[in-house]
Amino acid sequence: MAMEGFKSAPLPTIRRIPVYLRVLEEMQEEGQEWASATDVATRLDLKPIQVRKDMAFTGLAGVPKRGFKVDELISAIRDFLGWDKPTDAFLVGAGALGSALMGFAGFKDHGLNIVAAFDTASEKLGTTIHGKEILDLTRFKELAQRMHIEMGIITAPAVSAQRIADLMVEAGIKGIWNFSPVPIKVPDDVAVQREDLSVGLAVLSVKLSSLSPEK
Amino acid sequence: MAMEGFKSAPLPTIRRIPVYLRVLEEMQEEGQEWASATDVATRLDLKPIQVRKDMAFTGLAGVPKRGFKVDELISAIRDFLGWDKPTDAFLVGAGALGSALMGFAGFKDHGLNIVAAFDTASEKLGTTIHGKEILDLTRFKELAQRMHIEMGIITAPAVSAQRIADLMVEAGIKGIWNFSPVPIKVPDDVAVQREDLSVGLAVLSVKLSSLSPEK
DNA sequence: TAGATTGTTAATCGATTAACAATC
DNA sequence: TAGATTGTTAATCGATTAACAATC
Repeated sequence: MAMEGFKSAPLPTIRRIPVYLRVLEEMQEEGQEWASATDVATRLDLKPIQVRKDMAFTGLAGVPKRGFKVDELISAIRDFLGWDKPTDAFLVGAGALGSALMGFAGFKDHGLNIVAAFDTASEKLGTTIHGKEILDLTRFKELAQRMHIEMGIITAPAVSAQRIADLMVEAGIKGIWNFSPVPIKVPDDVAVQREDLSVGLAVLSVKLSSLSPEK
Repeated sequence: MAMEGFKSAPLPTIRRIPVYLRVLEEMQEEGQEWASATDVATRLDLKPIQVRKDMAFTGLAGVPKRGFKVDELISAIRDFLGWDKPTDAFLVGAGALGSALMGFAGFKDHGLNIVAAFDTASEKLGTTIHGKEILDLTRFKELAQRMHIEMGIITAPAVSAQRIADLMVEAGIKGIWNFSPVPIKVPDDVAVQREDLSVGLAVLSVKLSSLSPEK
């Protein structure tokens, strides 16, 4: 039935939506029943029209003069993001960053379940981080296929990132969260999200130098 | 002398430039003397015109038919980003993520020098991470002012993020790299860069669910 | 009811892409 | 020289913002 009119949300919208979710959860804790786009916008220093347009992508209809029921909007956003159903992930690279990610309690609320970590350093193998075992990378493919793992997280050094990405693709993984600083190449049917710290640092550096005109 | 024509680079350009830098350093290691926008674009699957436009913001003039001297372009980019001169930073929140950041060797090449970490947990105080001392948060302001620290890094839990940001502003810090999941409010003359993992995860989640139409 | 907020259509703004003359 | 690449001006595209009728 006429799907051709459907337009997926623009990237900037998708990036703002988890921020709205956080604000709404805050309002929920405060015991608020209703939230308007204006309320959310005020808390985030955004324009109401932008929040309103963004929220339309969740598919939830608001009520004129009142806004949205907080509970319903939270559910609609979680559904929109796919955070309502759990996704199992394998992490590769059990270094400091990998360990930190494995310890994030917040991922559970985002449907992300890091099942195990993989590494090549023999002294790490068999030990656990936050209750999850560190396994030999050679077992990755077999286990990922058997457990139907959908998501892979790369927290390994730059030099091995592409090799690990290839392994993940081979193992049938459909989404890669890449914390290594190099862009990886994957087939079109695999989604990649780069999380390159140097990008954020670059933005901050430029902002900083434009604030304090050079001496 | 007519500065009014100067236009600062758009945010998407700033975000791509550190990626170009990495590619150029790769080419430098390979011993290449010249790099054209086309060369860089090819390695990153981007359009040459976009790379060319972006590079114009570094202020370096290219040579028709040959491109840019790799060494000069690297210098121009590092200068553009302010990565050629070191910036001292204080980090607050010596947990797993804070420790991971303190261990990143790569920050040195980006002009970032994390001088010390601060926390409130008494058992951590006095210990060191990667050779840097963990100090009591009560000493933050005094030390930041005395050492003229420009940048602050927040790797503390959401609940304390705003309080820490306020402290940083009070201590004269001009740029805040915020790894906590809450947006913080600061005066206009302070730059903030948010590094919220849930944003990246949201983008990946949506990509993933649009790739694999729901069962 | 009156007024605030929704959903939608139109206008604006800014970034990307195209076109092309200049040039080593 | 011929041809590839630069720098720049113009066209296109997409996101943001404005305007406004519908509505509880």
